[in-house]
Amino acid sequence: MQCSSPTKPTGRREARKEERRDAILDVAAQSFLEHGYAGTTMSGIAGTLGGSKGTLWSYFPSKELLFAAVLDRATRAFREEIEVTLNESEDIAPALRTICESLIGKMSSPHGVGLHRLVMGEAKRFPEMGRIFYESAPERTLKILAAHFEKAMASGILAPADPFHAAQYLTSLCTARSHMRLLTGVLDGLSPDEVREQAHRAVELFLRAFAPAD
Amino acid sequence: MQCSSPTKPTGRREARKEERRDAILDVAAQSFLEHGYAGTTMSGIAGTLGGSKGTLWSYFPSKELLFAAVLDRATRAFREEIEVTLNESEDIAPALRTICESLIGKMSSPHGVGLHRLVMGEAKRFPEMGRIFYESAPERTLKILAAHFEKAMASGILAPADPFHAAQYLTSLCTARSHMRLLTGVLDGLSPDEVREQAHRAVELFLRAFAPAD
DNA sequence: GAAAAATCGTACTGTAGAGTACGAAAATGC
DNA sequence: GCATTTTCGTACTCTACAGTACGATTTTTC
Repeated sequence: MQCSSPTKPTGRREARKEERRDAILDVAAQSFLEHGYAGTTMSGIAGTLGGSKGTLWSYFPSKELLFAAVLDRATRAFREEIEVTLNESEDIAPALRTICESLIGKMSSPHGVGLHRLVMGEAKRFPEMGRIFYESAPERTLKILAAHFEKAMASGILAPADPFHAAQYLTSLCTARSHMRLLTGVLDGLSPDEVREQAHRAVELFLRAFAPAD
Repeated sequence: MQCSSPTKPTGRREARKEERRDAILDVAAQSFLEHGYAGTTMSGIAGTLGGSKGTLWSYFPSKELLFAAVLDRATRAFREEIEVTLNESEDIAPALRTICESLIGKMSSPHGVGLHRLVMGEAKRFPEMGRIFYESAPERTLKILAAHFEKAMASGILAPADPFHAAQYLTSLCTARSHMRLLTGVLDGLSPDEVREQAHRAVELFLRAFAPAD
């Protein structure tokens, strides 16, 4: 009757298994984001871990399932942060700038670039994965923005329009300057100053394009 | 002395070789764009062609070289069309709409989507290729647009700004509504009406954002 | 029609990598 | 300490596919 945790009947082993699973996912994510699906080998992952192949397979019974797990965790990191409080004051510019900075920062990070390349490159082979990624990362951001835009449009701060489309235009303005070059490898990253400047400019153009008629 | 063509010493064989080379590139492009680099097999290409592997290797001595040739031809198709005459009349909207329609049409076509996925997915494995693609397709379009914008800004039709950046913003507005969903496989293509509508909207927003100050 | 070049068919080599098998060695629980 | 679970190390199977070899057949040239 001295069971310390009511949720987990056995204590130490379960914890170690979680740790181990996480360690595997860390190594796997690193490799998938760096080298793509085909360029990643299970043997390589096992080697980097220092463990044996049998152990790896006992956690993830196939490469595809490991890949799915990596993707799930990688997009979770994206979707768990965009919540920024847009209060309904008259001046939405600063709040939008903050959101855009965060967005540009994420998309231009090695992790963001690798994730985009991976998802797009494998969208044909793993159609489910493309949909899951879209819904859990970009669409979520767009919906949050759209909800705020809807209110801003109702109160006349922005010109009336489809708020979801407006969100698409804003995020697109954010990525306009660097996304293509980052994904093709022509650019290697952005400095914090560049991130700030591009966010500032995106918001400026957006507000001008969606300014309410006088 | 009855050599018909002065440029080609032997006539018939050379022509057939060109044809054959093109046929190989057709099949290979189809497969690379559809299944990606790793998903494409040389044996499969030879099989589809109906020819033998020896013949295939006599044209392209390795998979990588075949891939490079496919990429080169695929981007050529892109770069050989964007030249639209933007005359310097006061109203640039119709000309921009034409360009944007063409751009959106290309990027949303199966060919365009496949090419983007391919280049981005393999940018890490073939860094040269990413650069070549960027320079021969998107950058070329941007430069053409930028040249026109520079004049339009000088004559006061557009607000003064960095013309290259302006071109990036316009193309980004063009792709804002569909590019992400197309690349992730959530969307499967655009109807001509959608292409037209998105081009129209992109130009409208662009001109509002870059309208000269009164 | 004969020589030369290209193509075909097919069998082969070599390698890489996914997934399996299994006994030995730790770690964990009680 | 003893049983159980997990991990390790290593060797193995199987399959896919890039690239080679080569003699037989067709096509082109003159």
